[in-house]
Amino acid sequence: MDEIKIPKATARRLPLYYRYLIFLNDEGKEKVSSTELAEAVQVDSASIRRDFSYFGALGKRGYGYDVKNLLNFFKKILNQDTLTNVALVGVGNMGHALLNYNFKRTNNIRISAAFDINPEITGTIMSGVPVYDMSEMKKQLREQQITIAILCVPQTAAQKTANEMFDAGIKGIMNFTPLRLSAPSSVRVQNVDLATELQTLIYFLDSDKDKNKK
Amino acid sequence: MDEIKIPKATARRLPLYYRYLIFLNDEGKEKVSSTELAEAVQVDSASIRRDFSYFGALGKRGYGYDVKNLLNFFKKILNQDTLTNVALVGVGNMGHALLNYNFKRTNNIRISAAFDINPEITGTIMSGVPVYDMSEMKKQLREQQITIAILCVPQTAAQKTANEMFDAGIKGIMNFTPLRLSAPSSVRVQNVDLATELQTLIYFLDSDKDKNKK
DNA sequence: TTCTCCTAGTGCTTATTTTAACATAGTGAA
DNA sequence: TTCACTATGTTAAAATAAGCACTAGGAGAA
Repeated sequence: MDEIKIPKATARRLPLYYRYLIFLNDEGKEKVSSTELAEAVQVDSASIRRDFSYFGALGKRGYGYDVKNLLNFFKKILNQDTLTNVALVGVGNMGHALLNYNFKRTNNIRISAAFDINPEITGTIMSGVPVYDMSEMKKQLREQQITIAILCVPQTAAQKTANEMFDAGIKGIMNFTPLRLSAPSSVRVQNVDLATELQTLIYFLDSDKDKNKK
Repeated sequence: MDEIKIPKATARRLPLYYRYLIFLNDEGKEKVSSTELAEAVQVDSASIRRDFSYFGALGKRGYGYDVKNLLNFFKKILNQDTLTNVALVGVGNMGHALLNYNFKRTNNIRISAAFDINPEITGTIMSGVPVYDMSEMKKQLREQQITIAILCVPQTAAQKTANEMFDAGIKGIMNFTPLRLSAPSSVRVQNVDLATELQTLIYFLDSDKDKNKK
């Protein structure tokens, strides 16, 4: 294995770079400097150069980075050359919003199956995505070989549902429930905790305010 | 100013602790140890003790932390003793989902005004929240003294809308658009970038896979 | 072709965060 | 009251991340 280990912080920024490169390419821009990128994605230019350097010498000194080259490079790195199918588990308010969220546009991701227990929507197609009853989840996930899922069920059902998902071979979960799932070590869980983030924002604002008061 | 500076990483975990303390309190638990907490919120127990220690000695050696005490303490720290009103700007799919997202349940946060340009919904009340036309935003935000907003407009309108918000006195934005807003330094922007997070998850999964292959 | 300028790549420094380890103080039982 | 335990608070160390500042090397003009 000759791959260099990419720091987590870097990995988290890659999609950001990728998205902006798509934009630049669409605009017809041919080259871009780390400084320009820095401004757009709001990451220090040195950090950007460092991030890129983990993958080798991608740019040209005195010139910058070739947009098309870089774009294609990251496309491969980020597995954007193949469509990734993900499942949506729980089609409530948030789930519904995500069904309409166009992941495919800039990211090559598609929600290809949804699951819920509500008989009013199971069996239907919502926003182009078939909604199955939860009882079919394991079967469908396996058949469609889906390994990534977005979890949007109520907190009370979260762990139980997650367990079924692990059983069905799910390897990555984007968890919208406030519960910290217990999961096998082979499974990655990415928590999206909106209430917490809003709370944190409020906390920072209040501490900013205190600072000014003193 | 005798306050100690709280590290950002700590601040981001506070709402997590708070939420779990509410749960423990509801369960009737009287004490909790850092180890127990660690398991529930999936943060190393030493980190938890360290986090707490920034606020002084909150626990008792050989005993743990008193749930009620700790809960009340964090309630104040996190400004949970007063209701925080926030605005929702852009009532599309995501905005609509957030209107129904119960921030108030565990966090003392309420969306008290929403704004959109769609004449079909402006002037109505959705999920208990009045929806105003965008042209009234500045006026309403000022009158209602709202300083925090959730931005859910299309990317193309994001910066322009944000500028109006700054103008209206907004100090914190939870930004659901993929655009990195340029904002005055006095304003905090918290980016919630779902496509990026999903992308990152996929990247990590693929690199996990590579690891096993070798 | 030459020379100036620009910007990538990188060694090193600093800041931040996490983790380990332990002395200590207080608990709770006898 | 004593004593064994338990879990905090904290010191020190390690790991991770960010950023400065310089070198080198190609770009592009003259």
